[in-house]
Amino acid sequence: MELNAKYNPAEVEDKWYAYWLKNRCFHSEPDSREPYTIVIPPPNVTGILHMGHVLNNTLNDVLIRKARMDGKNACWVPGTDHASIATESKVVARLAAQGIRKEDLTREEFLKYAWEWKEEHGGIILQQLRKLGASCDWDRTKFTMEPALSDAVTATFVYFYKKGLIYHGYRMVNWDPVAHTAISDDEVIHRDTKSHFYHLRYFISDGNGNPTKDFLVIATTRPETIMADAAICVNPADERYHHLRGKKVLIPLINREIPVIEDDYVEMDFGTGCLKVTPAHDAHDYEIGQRHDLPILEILDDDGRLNENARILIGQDRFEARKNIVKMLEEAGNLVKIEEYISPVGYSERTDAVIEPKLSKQWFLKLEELAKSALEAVESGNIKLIPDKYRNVYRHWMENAHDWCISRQLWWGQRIPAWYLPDGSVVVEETVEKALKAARAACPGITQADLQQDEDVLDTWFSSWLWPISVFDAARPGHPEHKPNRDLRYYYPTSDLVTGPDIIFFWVARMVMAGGEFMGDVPFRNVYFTGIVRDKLGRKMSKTLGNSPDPLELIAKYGADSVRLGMLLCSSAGNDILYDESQVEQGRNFCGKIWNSWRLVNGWRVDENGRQNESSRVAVKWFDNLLSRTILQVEDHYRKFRINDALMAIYKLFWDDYCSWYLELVKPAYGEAVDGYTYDATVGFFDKLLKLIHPVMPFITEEIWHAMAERHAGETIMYERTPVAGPFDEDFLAGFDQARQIITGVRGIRAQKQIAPKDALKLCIEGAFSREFLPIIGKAANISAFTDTVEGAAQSFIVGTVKCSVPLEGLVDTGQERARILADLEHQRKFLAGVRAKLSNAGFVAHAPQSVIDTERKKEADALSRIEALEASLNSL
RNA sequence: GGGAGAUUAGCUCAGCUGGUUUAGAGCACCUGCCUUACAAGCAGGGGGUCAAUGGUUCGAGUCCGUUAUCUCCCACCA
Repeated sequence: MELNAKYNPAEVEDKWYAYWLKNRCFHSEPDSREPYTIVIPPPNVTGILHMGHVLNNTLNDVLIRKARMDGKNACWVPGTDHASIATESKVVARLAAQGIRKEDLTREEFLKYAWEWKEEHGGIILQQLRKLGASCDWDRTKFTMEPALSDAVTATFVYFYKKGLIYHGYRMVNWDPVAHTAISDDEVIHRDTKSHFYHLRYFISDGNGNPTKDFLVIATTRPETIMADAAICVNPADERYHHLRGKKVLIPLINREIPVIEDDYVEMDFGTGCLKVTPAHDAHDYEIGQRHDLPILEILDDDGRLNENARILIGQDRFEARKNIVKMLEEAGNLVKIEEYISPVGYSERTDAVIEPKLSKQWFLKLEELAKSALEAVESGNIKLIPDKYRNVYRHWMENAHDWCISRQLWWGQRIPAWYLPDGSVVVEETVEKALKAARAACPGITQADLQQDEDVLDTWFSSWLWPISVFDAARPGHPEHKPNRDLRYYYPTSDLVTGPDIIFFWVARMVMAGGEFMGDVPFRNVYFTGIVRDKLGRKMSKTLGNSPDPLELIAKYGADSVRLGMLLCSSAGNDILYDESQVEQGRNFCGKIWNSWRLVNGWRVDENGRQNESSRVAVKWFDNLLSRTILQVEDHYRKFRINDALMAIYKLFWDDYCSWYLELVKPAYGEAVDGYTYDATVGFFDKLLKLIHPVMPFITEEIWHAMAERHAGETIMYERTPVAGPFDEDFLAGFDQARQIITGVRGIRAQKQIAPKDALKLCIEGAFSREFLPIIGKAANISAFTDTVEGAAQSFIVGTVKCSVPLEGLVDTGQERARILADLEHQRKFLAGVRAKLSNAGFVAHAPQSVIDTERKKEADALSRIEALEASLNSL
């Protein structure tokens, strides 16, 4: 773009993304280089980009671009997840809007609509990722429900079934009455919810189904389920109720007789000590029912409405029925009192419906064995979790992993490969043909028409847990005997996984299990957990609150580079991100700064034969040293996944050090030219800075990098190498810092006290400890009237005669200085004593790692030389 | 109910094996500047008894105990 004063991201971003695509810059094939691999946490196929995606994918992209510039064969595999519940409910809603009910469709018809929806909306999010600059290898785009990956899921099911880890059984499951499906324990979110504790009076039966005057009181939060009661249960030790042993009570309103039973489960001091047992609609009650052989009566249908078994309030929704039955109970004289009560209620993660415990036949995968090896992978350090604190969370879950309910009463997903025979037995095979063959072995003469496939599909996570394997070689999952193809051999295990901690169990842990089972190796080496993006007030971003900005609008307004930088600025690993637009503004400002610094350097007139002045020489030397030191720091930050620290180090290097100090020091005076040597150094620094910041800001760096020199077709900064650190002189840098402090101090004095420039200069000279920095001080302190004479002043200073009208004496308060030095000296001596005590401690020397001991030795040496120096300056005072 | 983590400037957070930074950064704030790259900027400045309390140590923001507050995870007391 033109060298206008304002940088316009819109002008360059689409251009460069198209350029990268055209030149297949993101594509990777196995070769002799070391691979660096990331598989994308696949977003829902029907999803649209939100701030969480921006954070996650920005981090992924920074890592992959960094690895690419480090010379690795970087491969980022993109794709989408079919998200069975989420997608199916969207399709159902869309059909409903057209007046079509799912129940009126056949499975095939419904799936046709679903696939249409997928073709229309699927992949929108992938297009949006391009706007963000994501450098995914789009040739490798995968979808969890594409044929090969679906086959992998089916094969996996068969594999675990035959291994005896999958079973089919009646269990109390979490029923989502809105989505009409069972969901796993992990998909239930418990929230404390305000409800009521209803105390109800149950009259004792006289034995013939008639109430006596005697009664007991139970407390319940769910009065609408009393019709399904199978017993009243008390603790056997509860003497208050011993007189009721063997008695029966009558369920209010319907007068059905139920026994009073005793079980240790009941807490005597909770509620009234009487528990109504409703085996069909409560998981605990179910267990009690099993122990006491109680009948199970279901009174709720799949929608959560009361059915004929309830005898009253038939057809009413459970919450409506609750209101109504309370009224009826009150009128009938069964309601004793109502208490306000807060209890944890389970909600569906997807539909937010209140979960209904429901007894049904589902498929389960035993996790105990798998969890053990997955735990080992993390405990042994084969997988590192960042931050480390998630190890505890992970361990806790792995040690308490319940069997995983993997069937879902949905149509959108991989259908369970189980076929029922007329006699009720089941065969599990990858295809109907194989199933038929297997069935015939048992009952010859059976035909395909006799086989009835299970209606359910598999949990989405049952496909995503294969993702790091199946994106490379879908034939492997379920078939450990299958020889892995070239991609899988080369790219697996992947390098890093970046994801949110909310899916550590859903996804991360299960990928580790699948990896161990089918690959005998971990699926990734490092897992970096991002925080959750919240708004400025700490609230979760949500559609209903309307506090979630549209990332695409942000990108349109500020540019992708700014959005990326803004996001990273506020994201330390594992901490929640408080997003605020001002951070993106900061990103935009930084873009402007980079752009303008390029305009400055680009606009200089160069005199190739010009003599380099002293301040430029020192400035170049300084920045060269500083650059090397910073590169090392940045590398260290990247190694520790401290991405925002790495970014901040580069940001400060670029803005504070390069722009505010370096460029000001070497900037030629108005109308003058810069000497060739300084110019080359300046442009060289700029080039390295661009490369350092490229992983975070891909677009502006590509634009400027192309403007800096003639580039070949297809050439890109993406494939340039990360700048490497050269040697640097720590003392020199420290000296410069001190000089810089002096300058800042002088500026402060001048700003506040308005002292004469020459006096300011004198202060500079007084403070300067090394003649090398005098020219720098003269220039940077902006004492323009004296700039020309600085070198002369420096000379004079060196020989001890300073050409200043004010005598130097009196500028330093010797008494104060002496006190300061003495205090410092005492401190140093104590410090030294401490260090020596540590070093002479036999236990410390024997057990401390060598690096720690070395550090202590260095401390000792430093303290010694420091003491020496202090003593010397004390003597000279 | 169990577990984990947090508490440092107005806000968000660093502070990695106890010391050397006189506790730092970014943003925000205040003052002065439209100075010939940049007002989306420049220069300067103020602001913290490191939650409270006890202990270990020559030395504690850092380690240990207690208290308070908060966050997250797990958990079906009806």
